[in-house]
Amino acid sequence: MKVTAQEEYGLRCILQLARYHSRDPVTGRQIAESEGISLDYVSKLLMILRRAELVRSVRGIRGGYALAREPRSITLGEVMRALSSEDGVVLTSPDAHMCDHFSGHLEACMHLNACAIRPVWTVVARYLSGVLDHISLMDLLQTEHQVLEVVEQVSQDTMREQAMGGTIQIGR
Amino acid sequence: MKVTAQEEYGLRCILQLARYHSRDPVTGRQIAESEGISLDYVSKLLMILRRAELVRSVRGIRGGYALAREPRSITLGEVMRALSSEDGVVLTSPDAHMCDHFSGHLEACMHLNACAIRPVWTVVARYLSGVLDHISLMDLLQTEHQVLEVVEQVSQDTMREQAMGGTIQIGR
DNA sequence: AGTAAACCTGACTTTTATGTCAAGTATTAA
DNA sequence: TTAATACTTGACATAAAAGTCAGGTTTACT
Repeated sequence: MKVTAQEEYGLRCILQLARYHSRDPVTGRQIAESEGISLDYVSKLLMILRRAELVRSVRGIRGGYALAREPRSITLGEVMRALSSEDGVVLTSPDAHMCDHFSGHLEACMHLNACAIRPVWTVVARYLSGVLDHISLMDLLQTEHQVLEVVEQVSQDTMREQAMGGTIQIGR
Repeated sequence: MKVTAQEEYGLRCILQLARYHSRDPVTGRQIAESEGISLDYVSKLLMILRRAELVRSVRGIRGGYALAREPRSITLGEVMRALSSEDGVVLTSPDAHMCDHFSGHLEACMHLNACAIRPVWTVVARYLSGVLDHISLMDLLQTEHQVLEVVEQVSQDTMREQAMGGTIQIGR
């Protein structure tokens, strides 16, 4: 249960775009150099994000990549979901249960075991979605300390919201 | 960012042992049949758990596998960590940062980007550890509904604890 | 038009995770 | 002691993820 390479590097790439938003498009080469990964890999990752309509690209000389929307309106949750190959067991919506993914050779998780595990991931996934969907790319453009404060705030708001079982307007 | 097959199936195997704890050791064959996976795979998974000293094995004709400790004293966190191949970026302690794992071809995460992401996983990992370390195998031997209640309770206690920055005795 | 910069794309290679196989060792019971 | 059961182990085969390559298309500038 860990963050995949695609998620990590893809997130870094789109963060570069967020950083230089409202200027000229950023070239793949620039991103590759500042992140220390190959241009080809950057292309692949940004293609995934482009198909998810989070990034737009401009071809030709003077071209490059840019965010499709404002950094404030793109959430970390959206980005992570776009970069996750399949519907993850943890990352996605609480409706997607792991029983759908890992059923062994049996028909379904009829035995109690699998169903005992399910609620654990249900709660964890709900928390994760709650947190990641309330952190925008803009939030991540600050110092490490400031980001930490935002995330902790969001984390607590998320828990409070879920404890009450309702939808609360998160203010910060 | 999802639960791996090894984590999922390994957890199921050890849960079978928890279910039949204080009886005769459970054979690999029994587990394989009830979980719908091959005996060889069960052997491999239980070997991992045995080396982590969570499971003990008895060889010979009346042999099988059993928990090394009481179901109450083995936490989900321990099990997941044992089944995670490496030190995961999310699952492990908050000290392990993803910068150690994904640094591209650069020396370290000198650029602001990576360090902007770090606190997100720090908070998530802290939450996850808090939750998983307070759920025992015994907790998972109940009905789905009961497990859900336990997990939600633990989740909220964990958040409260972390919001206060201290260590609270979790009571239930 | 020509050229250079830059994105596009699918196929390919490499690495890692998954799962299987086979040969072995230990234990019990007849 | 022999046979049957069951765990042990490392090597192997397969599948998925990660990352690279090569050839293509688009655009701006001269």
